[in-house]
Amino acid sequence: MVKNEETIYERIEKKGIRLTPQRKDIIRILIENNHKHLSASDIYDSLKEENKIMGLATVYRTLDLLTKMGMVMKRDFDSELSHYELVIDQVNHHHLICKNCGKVIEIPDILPKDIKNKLLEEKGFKCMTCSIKFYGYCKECREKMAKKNQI
Amino acid sequence: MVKNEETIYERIEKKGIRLTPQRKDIIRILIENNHKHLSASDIYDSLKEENKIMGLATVYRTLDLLTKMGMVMKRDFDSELSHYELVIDQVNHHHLICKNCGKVIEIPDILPKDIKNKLLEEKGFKCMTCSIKFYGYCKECREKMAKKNQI
DNA sequence: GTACTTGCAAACGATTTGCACCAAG
DNA sequence: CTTGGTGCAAATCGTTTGCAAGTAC
Repeated sequence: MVKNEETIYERIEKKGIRLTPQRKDIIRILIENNHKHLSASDIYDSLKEENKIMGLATVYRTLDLLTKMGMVMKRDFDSELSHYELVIDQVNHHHLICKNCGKVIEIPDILPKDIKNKLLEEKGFKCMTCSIKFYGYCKECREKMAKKNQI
Repeated sequence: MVKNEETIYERIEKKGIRLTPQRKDIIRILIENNHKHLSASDIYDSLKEENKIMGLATVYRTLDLLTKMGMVMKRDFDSELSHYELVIDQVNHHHLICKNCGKVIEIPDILPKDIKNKLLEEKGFKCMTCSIKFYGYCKECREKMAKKNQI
């Protein structure tokens, strides 16, 4: 965790970008919630609970900055707002999205390695990253539904 | 094409939903642009060019209706607005998205069949549909970039 | 005729932006 | 000091909604 923070700080400083307390706080919240998917206002609210009030615009600007630096990934699930997650030291992974309760579950990368090569050979497309979303029903919802005789 | 339209009309009528000229026009545009990904205002503009002015709200309401009926799929690529495509008579497919020019290329489904079964066994997650987005660089952009010595 | 649809304009809500002030380096 | 960052409020823009008028059935 501390390691992560230092890595991120170094990468920011290396680019000559200022390390303000707001940015540190946002990065800390992201690290504390690693493997969750926070929206800008989730982060804003978390900080407000710690009495660290800052402008929502600052949260957006910082997330934007980190995304452009490749340290944060913006995810669009089905909700109206975007969610963000750290990608530092993270292996690529995908998401199961429950169509009933909206829960998002992470799963490890399961894509055969040769697929990317095939894309390059057959389509001339050089794939850098890839995102898979599986839409369906999670265990809990399926059990609830089974009881109610739905689906 | 006509076959498609009839199928869609039948399915709409079967549900007791009214077949208005606006809805027919929107469905026609979707069919004519099968395998493209249109935004609500793309459809609105196409119809305006034919002098078929309708409210943009009607386009959104119709797309919403068709999506809920499972005949249209809403896709969120990286742009700010949503894109829609017909799914009637369509095999599942995925998308290559060029990070440089924004072009979206369709590719056939390439996911091994056993992956869904694994998800069910291991996570209890029943997958209904799945969407894969490959982000990278298309042939044309890579050639342009090679000339400019980028990447 | 009646319930569902439309068009319009207003409302909404997430995100962005302009600008005066402030602080990191 | 100087440049870039913040906070605030206003602007933006895709999408949704309320409502009166219209129309498919």
